[in-house]
This record gives sequence, structure tokens and C-alpha cells, in this order.
Amino acid sequence: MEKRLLYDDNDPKSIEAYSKLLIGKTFEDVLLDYFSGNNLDMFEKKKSYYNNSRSKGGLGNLIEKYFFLYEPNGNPEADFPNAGVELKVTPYEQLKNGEYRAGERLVIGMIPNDKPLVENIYDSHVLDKLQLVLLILYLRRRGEPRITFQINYSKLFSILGKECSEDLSIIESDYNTIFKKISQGQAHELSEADTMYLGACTKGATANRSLQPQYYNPDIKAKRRAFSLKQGYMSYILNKYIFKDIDTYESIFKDTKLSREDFERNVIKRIMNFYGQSEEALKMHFGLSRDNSKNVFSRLAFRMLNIQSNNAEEFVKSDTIVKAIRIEKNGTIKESMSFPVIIFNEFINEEWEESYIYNYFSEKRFLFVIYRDNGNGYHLNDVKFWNMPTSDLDKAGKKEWLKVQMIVREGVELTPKGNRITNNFPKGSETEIFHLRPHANKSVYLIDGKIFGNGKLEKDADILPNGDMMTKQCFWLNKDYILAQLNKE
DNA sequence: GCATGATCATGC
DNA sequence: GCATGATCATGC
Repeated sequence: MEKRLLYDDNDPKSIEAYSKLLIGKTFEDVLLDYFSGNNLDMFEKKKSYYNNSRSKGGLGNLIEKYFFLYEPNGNPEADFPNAGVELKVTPYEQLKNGEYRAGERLVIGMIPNDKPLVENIYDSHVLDKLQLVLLILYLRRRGEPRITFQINYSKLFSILGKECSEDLSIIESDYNTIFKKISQGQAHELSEADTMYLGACTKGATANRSLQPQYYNPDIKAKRRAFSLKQGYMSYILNKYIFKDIDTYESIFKDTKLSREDFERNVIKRIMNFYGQSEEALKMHFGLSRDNSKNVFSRLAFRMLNIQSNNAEEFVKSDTIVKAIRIEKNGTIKESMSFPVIIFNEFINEEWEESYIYNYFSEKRFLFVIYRDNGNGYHLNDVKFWNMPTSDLDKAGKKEWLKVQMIVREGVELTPKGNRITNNFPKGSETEIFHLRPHANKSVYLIDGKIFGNGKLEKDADILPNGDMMTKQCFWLNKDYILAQLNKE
């Protein structure tokens, strides 16, 4: 088959039109179409090859070979050089609340470690690579064979289009931040969470093996990284411009083109307008006087920013999460900080650098809103952007995560003691960064067929590898660690 | 006293 | 109904 019969590879519109034939098809369908029932042996062979999640990038590769009918090449040219079109086959997911989000960041291209980095983004290849991208989106369903995932959208996308023009100044300042860190020989301290929309992500499970000397600092090795559009940013792009779900997000600053530094300054300024105000005064001011919810302190922070939830446009796009912290009279923090629950059966099969927790803390930025008890109740005291330093995540974080994973794999020891069930996970007092603790509505366990606790197994518990069930758990950021981070500067 | 295990109020 | 963002309170 001659590919020029199928589409004009000089013409982006023709490539896009042809790609729409994919809509509604699974990857298996694409293979079946190609082999047309003539070579079923080969079909089965390819099917099992592409079903293997170890063949990274495999689904994009499948589309190139068996739909566009060209051999994937590793060279830096565009996938369709004559049309200047980049092909990106990328997943999206549906959350339990029905919302959609990008399944992954969009990787743009490797950051060189053997030559200088171009200083200005407009002289670099970053924007070229995003100038014309054919986004082919498939719905990823966890636990299902990936060959059965269905392609539901195909659309040309440009970062230079009007829908993204508001974001270019932040993307430019993101690039400058990455350039600055690398050119100062600090590539080993880079974090995807240093920046808002354009990130420097590590490259999967191979990142540790890919430790290489830095061009600007040959004595200290750093992981190879790639430029990417962060997952949060892609979620926004998908929802707003592909799925056309216009009303999902509220923006903090309307119609402004801010650099990242200005955005952060303005956020801090808005919150600090309320500096020194007491809990009661703030609740009164925002009409939350009768709000007894445990998360009222973060809700107050949202109100100061004039938003309703963590779903504000700029925070979604930049993977930023607002967290309230309260400091006691004696200068300590009473509580550790909770995060979403883990699913044991996914957790035990993860590689650290592809794990939920690694990805979470490498890409999420936090806005800490700090209240302090001055002896007369909590008062707004400070606000600060924070992300976990790469060296913390790489060293103590990795070690502590691996320890928990080992315990779950080998079998958690659950011991009834009075009205409680104790376990052998490392405690907050035994860890530096995070520890595992319950995070559920009620506690409930199934141990050797016997139920403990008054929660509901199907709602409040999660299944362990040996079939026992344990109250749902999440990683908690240690309060001492948080305090040390706040006091760092 | 305080850390670990248990639990709560809310919004969507 | 359940995830989220938290604080409560038992047991050492």
C-alpha cells in the first residue's frame, strides 16, 4: 500500500482528515485493518507485542506503522516533515466524578546534556515542536489491556493558536527558569514542579540509569530530562479545546498575560491582603461563620483568592494545590498532611519513577496558606509556594516509599489492640518525609476472614495482596518535615 | 504528652 | 456516594 494514496503528507489538513478514520477504533482494530484477516498469525503476534506495557511509547509506534504506514524514526525532524506536523498519541482518563483529565504530560523533546542549552525559548525548538501537533487521544481504562483502548479524538493543536496565547508569557518564564538552573550547573536539582506549564520531566523508569554528567557541571551527574507540557496543562487543553467543556474552570486573574513570577506575586498579594486577620474575622467576612468543616481553613484561602475550590484554571493548568497549615503557639504543627489514598494492588506493581507518589510530588506545586496561633486563636500569618526538593524525593522519599512497598508485598502485620488495629508500617516518628496512615470514613479490616471495625469493607477498606482487607491508607507528609521546609529560608 | 490509628463535614 | 482536606482521641 502506498501511503500517498491515503493522505497528502505535505498537507496538515489532509493528515488530520485521514486521522479521523481512527475515531471509534481500538488499537486492536487498527492492527486488524492492517492485516485484513490475511495474516492472523502476525496479527496475534503484534497484538501481544503491543499489549506489553514495557514497550514504552508502543501505541504511538503502532499508529505510525500500521495506520500512517511509515517507519517511526528517532531523528529530531517532525514526524511528518513535509507538513511540519508532530504526531502525539496520548491517553486521557475519566475520573469517578465524570470529569476528564489528561493521562500523561506531553513530552516535547530531550533537553541536551552534552551541549549548551539555547537561552531564549524563541530560538529553541520547543515552540517549533508545538507549532503543529496532531493529538490523537485514546481513553485509558485502568486494569484493561491497552490494545483495547479506544481512540475518540484526533485534532490539530498549536501552542501558538489563540487559545494558548494567554499562556505564552508563563511558558516563556518557565523556560527561563529551567535554563537558569541548568546553566548554573544545578540540573540535578531540577524539578518538574519548579515551573507552571512547561516542565522538565524525567524520562520514566530509565531516569536513574540515565544519570549523565551535566554540560555546565560535569562533576555532578543529573537525570536526563525532557521538556514537556505538564499533565495539568494538558488536562486543561483537552477539556477546553478538544472536549469543548467550557465551564469547568474559573480563573483567578481574568484576561491577563502574566509571567510566572508575576502570577505568584499577585497570588501572594491577594492572600496577604488578609494578613493578621483572625479565624473568626475571616469566617465572618466570607460568610462562613457557621462552617464547622474540618477544611474550613483551606476554604478560607480559596475565598481570599476569589475561587470556590482547587479547580481554578491557573491551579489546574500548573498542577498547583492549595493547602492550609496551622502553626501552634509553641511554633509546632499539630497534624501531618494527607493526600489521596493509594490502591495496594497498583502500588505493589509500581516502579518508583513511574509511581503515583513519585509523579505526584515531582509535578505538583503547593500553595501553603499559613495560619498561626498567636495565643489568641489562629490568624493568617504567611503564604508560600512550595514543591518538594528533588534531592528529598530522590533520596529519603524513594527509600521510605520502597520500604512501605516491601511491607505490603511481603504482607502487612495487622494486630488488634483494644479498639484499634496496629500495623508494621514505618511511623511518622521513624521517617523523614512521609509515612502511611489510614484515610477513610470509618475503620474496617478483614483479617483471616474476620471483620474488625465499624466501617464498610467495600467503601472504607482496600484489598491487600494476601486477600485480607485494610482501612484505606494514604501517604502523609510528616509535620516535622513540613515545618522544616517552612523554616528553610 | 503525643503519635498513631480513627473519624468528620463538605461539595459535587 | 465518595473523594477531599482535614482534625479527633485512644492507648502507650
